[in-house]
Amino acid sequence: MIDITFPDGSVRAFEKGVTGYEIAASISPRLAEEVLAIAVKKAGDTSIGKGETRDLMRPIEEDCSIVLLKWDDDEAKRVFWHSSSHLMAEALEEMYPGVKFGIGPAIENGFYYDVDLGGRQLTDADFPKIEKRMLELAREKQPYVRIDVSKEEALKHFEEKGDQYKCELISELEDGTITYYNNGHFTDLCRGPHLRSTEVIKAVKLTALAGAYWRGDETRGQLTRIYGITFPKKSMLDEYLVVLEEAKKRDHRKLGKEMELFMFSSRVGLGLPLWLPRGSVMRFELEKFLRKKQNEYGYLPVVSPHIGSKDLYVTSGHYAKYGKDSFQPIHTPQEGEEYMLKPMNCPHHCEIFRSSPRSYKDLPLRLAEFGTVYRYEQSGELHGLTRVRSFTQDDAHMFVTPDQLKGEFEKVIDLILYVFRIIKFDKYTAQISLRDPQNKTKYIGSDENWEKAESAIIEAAAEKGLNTVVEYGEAAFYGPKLDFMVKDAIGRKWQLGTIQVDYNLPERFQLEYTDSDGSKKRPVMIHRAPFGSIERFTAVLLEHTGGHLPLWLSPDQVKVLPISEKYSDFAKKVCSLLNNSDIRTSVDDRNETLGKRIREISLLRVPVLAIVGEKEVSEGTVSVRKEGADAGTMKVDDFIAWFKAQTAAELA
RNA sequence: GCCGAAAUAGCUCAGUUGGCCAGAGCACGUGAUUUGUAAUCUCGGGGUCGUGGGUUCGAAUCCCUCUUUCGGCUCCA
Repeated sequence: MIDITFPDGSVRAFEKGVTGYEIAASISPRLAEEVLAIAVKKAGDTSIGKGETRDLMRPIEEDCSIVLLKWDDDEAKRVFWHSSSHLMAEALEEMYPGVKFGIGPAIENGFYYDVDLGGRQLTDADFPKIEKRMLELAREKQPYVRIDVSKEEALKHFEEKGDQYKCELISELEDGTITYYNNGHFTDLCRGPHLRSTEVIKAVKLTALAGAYWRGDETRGQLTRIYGITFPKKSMLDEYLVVLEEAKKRDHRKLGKEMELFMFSSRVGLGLPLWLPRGSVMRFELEKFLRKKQNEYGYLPVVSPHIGSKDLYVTSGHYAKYGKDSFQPIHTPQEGEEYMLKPMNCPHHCEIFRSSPRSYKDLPLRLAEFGTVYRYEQSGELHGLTRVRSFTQDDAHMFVTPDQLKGEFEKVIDLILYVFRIIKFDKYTAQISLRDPQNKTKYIGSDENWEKAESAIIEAAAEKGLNTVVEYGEAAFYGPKLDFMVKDAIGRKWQLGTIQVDYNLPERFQLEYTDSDGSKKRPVMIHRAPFGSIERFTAVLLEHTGGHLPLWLSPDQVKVLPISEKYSDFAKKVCSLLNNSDIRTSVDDRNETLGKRIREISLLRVPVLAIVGEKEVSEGTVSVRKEGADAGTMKVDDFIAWFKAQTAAELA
């Protein structure tokens, strides 16, 4: 017998070799039906988390604590979707004989499988028949069976099958750790875990078709990636599709058009956004907001040109790293003279640092600039305002003594958290982006400096109590970063705020300050941008708010609506009073019904409407409507005070 | 850049298997109406169907080129 500890702390004895499924069945038949996988943690294991996720049918041989995982557990969803990818593979192998398989993992929403169809072309018109076949196979209640195999045997099997992708994967595995999973006629190299049987898969939707490089390597061939999602209930699929539709309505590209914030023109050029008047107002408010806070933190404003001599970027090392993939140098009538569009602001700020002798008393020196930069992103990478070729960084560079590094870094964390709090970005991930230890050649600078920089970031993040994840290989080429990642409407992750520690540029630009003992020292640099870029920040902000921006950011804050032309003069008077109080206000006295004007203005996401008719004119009041709800009737002065209080509360 | 899909009026979209002057709603202009909290009515203008080529008696519709957009991959200083 073995002791099984349940999540509530209770302990029950079971036969050695009992399965998760049997344990669930011993509790209730309904539970047995709903449970999808089991998390097992050996007795004495004190690690955090639920433990190792395993197949429900895999015998348990020793004392342990368990969690029965149901659909609501993320681990169970992963198992469900991973098993679904095997189900899809089974259908594909049957329908397209000779198909070869790459990898087929679960992802955040569903799964995919990378397949080599050997020259055959699949289109989304083929999806319904694949979905149909998957459901038929699911209804056969095929068990997922785990089998241990030797490396030799596995290699032989897939060589005979002619699947070079699986052979490559197997060759990298250690003998004795290799397992197959079978479902129906399909056998896959897989470490699992999987569902008990295909029968729980009740709804299937293939969602997309894409090319994907084998093992993510651009130099290798491309496989066809088929994306799908499955559910244990048909109604859940329907709900998912509705949620997805709703999310698409919050797409910033759509909102940007509807709210008249920004546009693109193929005649202006790819990835070059044009900010419309309303968008520009919003953008300037964002800048104003950050400038004010940065003043409090002791930042000094600077401005640098949009082009810089090629030598500048050769010195910084950016030219060697990105020169070929950038907008190419601009030539002048002067032979040999070359300029580049500014792809980043740091080299300019380094030159400003160098402009005069610096003392340790001058540090930290914080140079801030809303600097517009130009990067030649690959055409397929461009995406609305989140990935563009011309964007404005809310950039600043701090030049600090080594002793000041951690403290200054922490201040930047404070600033970024302040920005995120005001904007109400509460679901961010703080990501520590480090060097790829396997491939150090991608980076410049000494190991010693890298280690110093990396530990400074890790320590500062820990001291600020940030909940962080570490990603290797995500560092910039000159230094590690702390990145603040936020998701868009459909769950894509974008880097917004970033803080980077850099020992390299000070070296390359030979930056120096005089220390208290009179010796020359090299400062350390911090690069940072709380928004990341104004463009991307705006995009994510729009998707988070569905366009319902806070009052202080709304391009039009108040629209005054006279009920009929008779009250236009009063409306104009109210409007000018509001404008005199710095409330962005205009009048809509078009010859349209009140209802129609309210509708149109609401669609533009104007947050506050002030409606005036006979009663208001005689009493000197306005009838206020905020975000579609009645906010009462107030004297004009009271309304101004009310409005100011609202915006002050948003910024507190 | 690569894989796949798409492109019809300013916007959102119809347009069956290729067949008379290519349609709707909104927007825009006009006239009426003077409106009390999310769409008042009238009339009107507007598209050589992304581009260039091809097949055909005939192309928005079929084929190819290019451009742009969308979903991924790769990349992201």
